[in-house]
Amino acid sequence: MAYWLMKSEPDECSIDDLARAPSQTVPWVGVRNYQARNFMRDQMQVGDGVLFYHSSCPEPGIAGIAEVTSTAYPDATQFDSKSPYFDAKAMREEPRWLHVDVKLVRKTHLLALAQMRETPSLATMQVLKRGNRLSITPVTPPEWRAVLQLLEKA
DNA sequence: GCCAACGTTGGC
DNA sequence: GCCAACGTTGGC
Repeated sequence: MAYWLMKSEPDECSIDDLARAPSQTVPWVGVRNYQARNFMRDQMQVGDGVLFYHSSCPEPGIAGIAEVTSTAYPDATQFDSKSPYFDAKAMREEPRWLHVDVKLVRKTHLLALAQMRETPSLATMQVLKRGNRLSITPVTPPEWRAVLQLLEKA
């Protein structure tokens, strides 16, 4: 069982959008970065824990807990010329982009990025590293426990 | 809107 | 295979 932090822009899909989705599950489409794709393809397992993070918004931070509910499968948006995620170079016989499904476990209060930065037990988190732009990053068990503890506290 | 950081592209 | 140019991310 592994843990991940996954960024989503609330304008695209917020924690509330996830809560309203059928089965409170969304296909995590649109990842167009090889490192992030490889995490989904090579490492993610059903049942893995997910910190659902709001990015590119007024209040960035962790907005809820989710879980992985599928292994990786081809991202249909890469073949859809009308989609913003369309990739002209993607081949049907050999899909370039994959994704997993993610299901809400529970919405939490927002653990703000600013607060995360002030918390020593979270200092090792990749998402806090300078210059980090990866939309999916691994979370260690101690980091996961520290985040859950913070979420319970407030 | 700015800009630092970093990934990708493409010429050579 | 190098590396400059360019595009994107994402916090501020």
